[in-house]
Amino acid sequence: MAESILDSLRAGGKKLTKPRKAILAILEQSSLPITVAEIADQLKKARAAVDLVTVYRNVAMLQELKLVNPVGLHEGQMRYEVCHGREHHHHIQCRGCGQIVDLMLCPLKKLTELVERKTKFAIDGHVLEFFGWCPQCR
Amino acid sequence: MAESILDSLRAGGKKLTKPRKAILAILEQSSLPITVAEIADQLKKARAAVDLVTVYRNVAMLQELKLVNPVGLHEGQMRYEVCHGREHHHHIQCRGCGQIVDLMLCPLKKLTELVERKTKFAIDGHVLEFFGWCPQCR
DNA sequence: ATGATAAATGCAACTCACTTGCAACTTGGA
DNA sequence: TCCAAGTTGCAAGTGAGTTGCATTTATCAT
Ligand SMILES: [Mn+2]
Ligand SMILES: [Mn+2]
Ligand SMILES: [Zn+2]
Ligand SMILES: [Zn+2]
Repeated sequence: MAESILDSLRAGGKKLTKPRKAILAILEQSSLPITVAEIADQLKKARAAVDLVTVYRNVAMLQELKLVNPVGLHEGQMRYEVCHGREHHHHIQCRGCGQIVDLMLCPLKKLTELVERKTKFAIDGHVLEFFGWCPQCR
Repeated sequence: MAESILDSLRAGGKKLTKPRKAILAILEQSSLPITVAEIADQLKKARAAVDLVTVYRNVAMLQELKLVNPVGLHEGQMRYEVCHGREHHHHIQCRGCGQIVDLMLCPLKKLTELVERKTKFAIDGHVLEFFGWCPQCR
């Protein structure tokens, strides 16, 4: 069976503080990538307000442990989503309303090998995001 | 024959000022995407110093006219490259030295159609960038 | 050529995402 | 229970990018 996020944190010598658990809970509940500011807002609504800088430090740490992934959608701020225990996938975002939809697919396995052969790079990541207009904003 | 960038600017009612022409010259000479700061640096070296804000305003305008494309490589700042008259393509960047290499390919035509069918979005753009380690940094 | 007008520029001040320094406060293990 | 390491919050800092505004410049009609 798979190691849980809390197990990974313990394995990484991290402490399970109250703010940290609250941040993690929000990330795990979110099915789409969210911003640091949105995490802080949700914490405030849940009367568990945590300083913004603590959210920043926690998502940075979670990235280092490869438990969350950054998703850059050219909005000025980054979004983050849990990757631990979830399928690798991509997103599409509406240029009108900003809506984000998960695309549970990745066509890049074969292409990655081709690019490695061509460039001699050792590829360890890629970003693939689509942009367009959703049915409502069309 | 294709319309030149200067033609597009005139068609867009833009003036051909000295700073603007200098910025355009640097963008057109650059085969890889460059940052606003790098453009300003090159201008300074060429003794044609132009205010940073003027460079920002010009790349924004060139984006609106679809003459340059933004390339977001998660470095904190955006890069821009001329797209007018050039093939659509993607990039790979080394996580060690930051080196960027053009990948003159795009595997996304068919996938775009599939995603449009699945999501009902009208897709008008995508980003695809690879990250990894170049032979020297391996 | 000249002058009118609209656009573009440069400077300074500003915003916003994100980072850093540091003292005070948890956490988890001895 | 005590302690050291890790974490937190606050305040201040950084750096990319934006905005307001007075001045300058390009273009075009005369
Ligand atoms: Mn997702
Ligand atoms: Mn390129
Ligand atoms: Zn929409
Ligand atoms: Zn390298």
